[in-house]
Amino acid sequence: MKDQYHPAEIESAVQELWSKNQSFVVTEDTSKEKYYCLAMFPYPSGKLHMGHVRNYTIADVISRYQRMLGKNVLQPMGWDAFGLPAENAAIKHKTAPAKWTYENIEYMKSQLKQLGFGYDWTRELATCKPEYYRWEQWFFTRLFEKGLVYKKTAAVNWCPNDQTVLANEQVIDGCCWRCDTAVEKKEIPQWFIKITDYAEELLNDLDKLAGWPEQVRTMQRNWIGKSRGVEFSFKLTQTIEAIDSFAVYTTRPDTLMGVTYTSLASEHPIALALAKNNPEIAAFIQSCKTQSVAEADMATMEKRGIATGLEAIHPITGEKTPVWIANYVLMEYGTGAIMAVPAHDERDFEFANKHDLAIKQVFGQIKPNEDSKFCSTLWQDWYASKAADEVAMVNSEEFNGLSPEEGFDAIANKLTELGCGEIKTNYRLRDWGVSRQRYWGSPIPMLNRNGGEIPVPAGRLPVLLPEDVEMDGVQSPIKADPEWRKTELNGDAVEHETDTFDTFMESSWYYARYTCANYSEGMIDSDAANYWLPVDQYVGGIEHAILHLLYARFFHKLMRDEGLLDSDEPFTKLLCQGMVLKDGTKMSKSKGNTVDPQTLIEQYGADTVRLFTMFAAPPEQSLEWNDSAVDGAHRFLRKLWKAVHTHTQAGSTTPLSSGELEPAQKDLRRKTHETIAKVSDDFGRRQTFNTAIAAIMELLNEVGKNTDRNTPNGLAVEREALETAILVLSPIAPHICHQLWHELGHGDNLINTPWPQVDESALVKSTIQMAIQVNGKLRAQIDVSAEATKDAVEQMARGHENVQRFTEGLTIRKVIVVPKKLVNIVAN
RNA sequence: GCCCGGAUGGUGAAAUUGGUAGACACACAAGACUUAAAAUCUUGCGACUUAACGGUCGUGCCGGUUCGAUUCCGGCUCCGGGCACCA
Repeated sequence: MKDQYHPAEIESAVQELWSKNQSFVVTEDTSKEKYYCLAMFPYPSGKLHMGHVRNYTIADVISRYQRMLGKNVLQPMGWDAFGLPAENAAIKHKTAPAKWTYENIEYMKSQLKQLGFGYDWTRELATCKPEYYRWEQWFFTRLFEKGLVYKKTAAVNWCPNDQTVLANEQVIDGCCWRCDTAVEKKEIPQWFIKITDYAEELLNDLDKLAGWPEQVRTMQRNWIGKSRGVEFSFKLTQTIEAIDSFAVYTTRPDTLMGVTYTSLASEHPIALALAKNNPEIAAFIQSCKTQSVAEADMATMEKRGIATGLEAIHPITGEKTPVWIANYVLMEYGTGAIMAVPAHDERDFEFANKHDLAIKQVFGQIKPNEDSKFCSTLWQDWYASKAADEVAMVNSEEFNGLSPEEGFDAIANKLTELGCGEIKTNYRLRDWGVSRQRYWGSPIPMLNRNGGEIPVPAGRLPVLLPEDVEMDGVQSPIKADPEWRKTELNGDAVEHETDTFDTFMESSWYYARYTCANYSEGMIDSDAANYWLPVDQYVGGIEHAILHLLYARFFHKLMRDEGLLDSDEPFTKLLCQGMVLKDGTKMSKSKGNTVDPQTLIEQYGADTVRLFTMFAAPPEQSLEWNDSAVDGAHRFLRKLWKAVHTHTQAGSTTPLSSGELEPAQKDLRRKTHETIAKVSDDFGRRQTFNTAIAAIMELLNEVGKNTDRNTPNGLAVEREALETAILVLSPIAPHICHQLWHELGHGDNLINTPWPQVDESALVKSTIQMAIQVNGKLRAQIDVSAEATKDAVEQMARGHENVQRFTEGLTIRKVIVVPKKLVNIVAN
């Protein structure tokens, strides 16, 4: 054995061995329990960043641990290869997106191999390859045939100067990132998939996902946003283009008596009709268009409105209330019109004050006192409390005195009786718009014949995206080329759709394709999919908590309903790793603050990089990058190497005879088995790899203190400690552990060695240290026998000199004894 | 603006079910070894106070529950993620 640790030699040799033996290639072996561990696949942006290293190390540690538990572990890897950055890079480097992407994949794949991740590379896929996206196209045509796909107009960011659609990311402060022109909203026809048909199931099945973080389930629940409310209509005092009423949706019908005006979205049909003969309204609607379509921008912009001059009749009081058009009313949610209750809604209150509209309080405290006169801040408190014994309806005629809940039902019933409304369940979730006006994506497999939409017949799929193109920086090459779209169907001239799919389409089913990546007969080989799915452990960034994970859950249900697979949910357990931050913000290429792991790998080796990344913080926490601490991780591996070297120099070992151990030998053995228990729990249940590493460090520190290598048992106990350290560290630092395991005479098969078992008898302690508190403050520590009774412990504590000192002159009121932990003496 | 998180020494963090705050490391300081440096080893390392033993304070801020709160509850501040066309 070499006396120095040389990571570079070890790592390349071990990686070569794994590759030669195809150590991580797996098949559907029904004799073993399966375990499918998946990390979110990377976008091939150029090179790996620390977020990737963190993500893939976590998944690799879990995979290797599960394999040592005896499972048939699938860990695949591939490329989320379509997307906007490829187009920008292609323009910048005067190349084609395909070429740039394939080169990045090649380089990043070599980096993943250098890091020693145990992937089954025979299942590698790239979403930009026709053999992948053809099945997505086929699936879309199936959804079309089932009525789950439709076309409608929807708003996009439009640069009037470049005459092109911009992504939200390409809109900077309301202006085009290329030419700084003010961006406008433009309505264009786009394809949608009816995710709202699955809203209820997507919501209910969140309850089944016990292996998901509660925060992610909460975010998805709120995103789906199921609400119970009332949809009802207001009659206009006059008709406009044959429209004599409009509907609104509210979750708070109990405030209906406080309505003093209504607001329409700027795209509402009444608004559009009025604009034809009213230049001021037309100008206002036009001004609403010069803003981004992003919701965050909508919510933070200045709230503006214009009176229409129309009046709507309150359905219960018959009062005439003014109708406004407001820029903050969303056409996509509810009916595109709202009732306004300025006394009990903050936004309405602000709007009413600005435009001098009436404010009518309809809730009050049940026992108002001097200080609780109606004012602009107190109404919020009263109303928010919503408790039946605190607030009640006022100024509401027949409804006076009702609680909010009673008011909801009473007014909903009244509207139903009047025939102008009904209770309705609404979702915040909107249908999934999958059309993108960009080039580098899967073409949408639809044909247009004189305005009629026809899916591309299955036998003609895939609709190929040409890869050898030149980017002009503005227009998609397949849109710019008048010939590309031309084709025929049954002798008729038809045109291909030139929009491409949202890249979330590809990432919504890749996990299923990995189970049968080379299957050419269809989208999914059901036998393989049903063996491997659902994914047992999914690992990825918290930034995907809503969109990607919701779309993937939706696709899974769509594939189930197509008969492709059996399960209801794709991911049993989910681990959301925190961001890798640098200078307090997300590390990303666009911010230019990435740390390249390559130099660290070259300087220290993959094992050090993996170890450090896992040691720096628990996986779910965000991690502020600071590479000065990498040294410490490397130092630990050198210490481990040296400890094994020292051990092997001390001569050959004989099996342990555990009956006759010295106290120090017993202590080291206890530490060994405590470490197995701790690391097993940290890897399996807690998924806190940082504390597992700390425990292994503690074990090695104990070995470092050992000088007892002259007796057979002394050497045997040390060997057991070192072998344990190597085994339990191996998922994190697999190369050095492979080599050290080999040096200890175990051959080259560490990855298939069973996980070590805890010997309960080694854990037994004869004495336990307990803390003694007086009034909750630590005053002494005592060693007590493990068998000591509560009373005996209390007597020892009371008799301790420090307790006597701190209770002098006081009366002991109470003594709390927490077995094996502490005694608290309460005195005053 | 809305939804979801986070905040503990000089730094990364630990404390798993309300029970000894700071495990394990990094950095730093002192010492040993060395011609010297690196490496390695030993010791110290929350603040204030004390000659020392010790004492007091201390987990973003304000308040509450409890014998006991980093942990639970109410109210804030600041930071991060997401907001449907970045992935």
